[in-house]
Amino acid sequence: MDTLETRELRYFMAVAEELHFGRAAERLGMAQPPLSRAIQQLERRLGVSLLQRNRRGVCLTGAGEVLLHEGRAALDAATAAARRTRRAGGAGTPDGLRNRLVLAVKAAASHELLRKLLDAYAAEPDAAEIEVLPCGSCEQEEMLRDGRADVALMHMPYNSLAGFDSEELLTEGQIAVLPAGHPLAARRTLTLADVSDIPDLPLARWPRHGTYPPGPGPEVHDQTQLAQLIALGRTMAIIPDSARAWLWAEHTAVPLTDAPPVVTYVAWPAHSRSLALAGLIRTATQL
Amino acid sequence: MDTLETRELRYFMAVAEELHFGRAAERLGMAQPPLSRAIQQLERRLGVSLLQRNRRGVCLTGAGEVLLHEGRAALDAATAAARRTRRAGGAGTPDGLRNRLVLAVKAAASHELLRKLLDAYAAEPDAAEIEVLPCGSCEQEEMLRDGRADVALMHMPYNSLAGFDSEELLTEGQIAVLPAGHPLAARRTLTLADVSDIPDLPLARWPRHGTYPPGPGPEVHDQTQLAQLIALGRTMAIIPDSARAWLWAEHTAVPLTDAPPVVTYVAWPAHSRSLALAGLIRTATQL
DNA sequence: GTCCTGTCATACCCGGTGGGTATCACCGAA
DNA sequence: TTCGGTGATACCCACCGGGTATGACAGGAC
Repeated sequence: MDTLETRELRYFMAVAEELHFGRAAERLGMAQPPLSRAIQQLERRLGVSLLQRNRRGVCLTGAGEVLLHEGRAALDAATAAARRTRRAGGAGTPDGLRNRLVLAVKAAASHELLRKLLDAYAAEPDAAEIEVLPCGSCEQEEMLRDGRADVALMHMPYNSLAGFDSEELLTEGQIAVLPAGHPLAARRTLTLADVSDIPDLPLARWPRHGTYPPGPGPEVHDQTQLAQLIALGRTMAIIPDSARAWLWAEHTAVPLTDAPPVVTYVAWPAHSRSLALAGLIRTATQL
Repeated sequence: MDTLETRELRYFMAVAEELHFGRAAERLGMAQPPLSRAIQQLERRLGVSLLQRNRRGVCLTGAGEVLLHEGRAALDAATAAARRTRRAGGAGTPDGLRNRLVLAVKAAASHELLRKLLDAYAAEPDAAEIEVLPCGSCEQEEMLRDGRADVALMHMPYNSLAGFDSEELLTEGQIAVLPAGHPLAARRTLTLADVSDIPDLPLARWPRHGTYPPGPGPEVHDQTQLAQLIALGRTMAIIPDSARAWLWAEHTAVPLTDAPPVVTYVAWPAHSRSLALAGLIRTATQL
C-alpha cells in the first residue's frame, strides 16, 4: 500500500529517463505493452498521474519529477544494500564486520595523502583489507551511494558532501599548469585574473556528472589527455597543489595566490556502522 | 540480479528484528513456510548466508547485520519516494514543485523561532503551504528519512544531522527548571555540578529513539507530564532557554552557566530539489 | 529411555499476475 | 488520403508467491 517495489521504480525510472515507452522497454529487456500496463498500475496505486501522454511521446508531471529524484535515491539504496551485503558475506570472515573496505578516490588525486593513509592504516592492529577504487571526476559520490564503495576521498568544492558524513583531512592551494615555454610560465605567482580569458590558452573543461560545462576550452576526461594538451600549448589547467606529482617536463606549475583552496575530506554513508570503517576514519583524522 | 525487491527487504527486516520466523510471519500477515522459503531464496540470490539457524531460533550473521542496516535505509527511501510522490500529485498543483511542505518540529520546542519562521515565510511572494508536524523526541530524523516530512527543525546535540543537509539557525543556553519552592530555586545561576545528583530531585529521563536511558529519575514522554512532576517537586529538568514559554507558575527557571549550548538547525534530505523547500530555507537563514 | 513442544524446512497445490504477441486508436507528416 | 510511429487494449500462458499439511530435529520434563 504505502511502499514501492523496486521493480516498479526501475520501470518508471527507465520511462522517465527515456521519455519513450518503446525505448524504455528495450532498455529493460521487455516488451512495451507490459511496461505501459505496469506504469498505469503504479499511477493507480499512488493515486497520482506521473506522465503526461501527449500526441508525440510523453513528458513528466510534477509528481513524476519528484518520483524521478526520490526513486533514484531509493534504487541506489537498494542496490547498495545488495552489494554491501554480498561483500560482507563473500569475504568469508565469520563476524562480517571486519571485512574488506572499498575506498573510492579520484584517480591520481591526493596521491601522497592516499599513500600515507594506506600505510598508517595497514599498521593498525586489526586493519581490514583496503581495496582502492579509482574513479573519474565526481564519481565518488555515485560509488558511495550505490554501494560500490564504502568510503571515499572527496575534494571540495568539486565534490558535494550532501548526504554523507565526513571529516576534513587536508587543505591545499591551487596551481596553474602552463606549457613550459609560455610567457606566463616565467612568473613566480599568478592570480585568477591573470589566467582567465587568455585567448591562446583557454581553460580545459572537465565533465561534471557526465556533462561538460560550456566554454571555449577543449573537453578532457582524464589527466593524460589534459597533460598532453597542456604540453602541446593548447590549454592550461588549475589544479590542486598535490597534483604536481603527475606533471611532465614540458609543464610549468605556478602558484595561484587567490584561487579557492581545495579541501580533501574522507566521506562515508551517514548510516554506516562498520568497525573497520571507524578504524580507517580514526587513522585518517590522526594523520 | 544485483538489486533487491522491497518485498524481500520487508521480509528479511521482519525476521531480522524478531529473530523468529513464526512471529515475523505473523507481523507480516502471512504464513511461516512461504516466509522461510523467501528468505532462503534471498540468501541464494545474494550468495551469502544471512541467518544462522541453530537449535532454538535464529541469529544474524555478519552479512545479516549489514543487510539489517542497509535494508532499513533502502526501505525508508522507498516509502519516502511513495509518500513524497503522492503528496506532490495529490495537492493538485499542476507543476508539482510548488506544493505543500511538511515541517517536522519537536513539539513545543523553539516555539518563538517557529512562529517567526512561519510568519516570515508566509510573507514571501510565492510561498508554499506549510504543514507543521509535531513529533516526539528525536522523531524528526525518522520523519525526514521515510518521507512523512520534507524539512525539520532539529536540536543539537539531541538530534543527529547525519545524512541530511542543514543550516544553523539559533544557539541558546540551557536553564534548570525547578519546583518554585526548592532551595536551589533562589539562586541566580547554577552549574551542572549544582543540579546533578540531588537526591530529592533526580533528573527526569526522556526516551531517546524509543528507549529510556538508565537513571533514578522518573520516565516522562511529554512536556505536560514533565511540567506536572516538576510542579509536584518530584523531579527537575534541563531544557533550552526558549522552552521558558511553557513553564507554569509553580516552576522556577535558573540559567545554567556551564551547560552545553543547544543549537537549532533546519535540516532536509540531502537530495532534495524542491523550489518551495529552497525558499523556506532561504527565509530561515535570513531570520 | 519416551514423550511432548516448539522450531524451521519440505511437499504440494492453487490463483493472481507479470510478461508475451497481436492488434487497435490516435496523431502528424508527407 | 495514406503511412509511420506512438501508447493503449485484448487475450493468453507460465511462473511464482502464498496457502495448508506435514516432516525433521532438538530440548526439556519425567
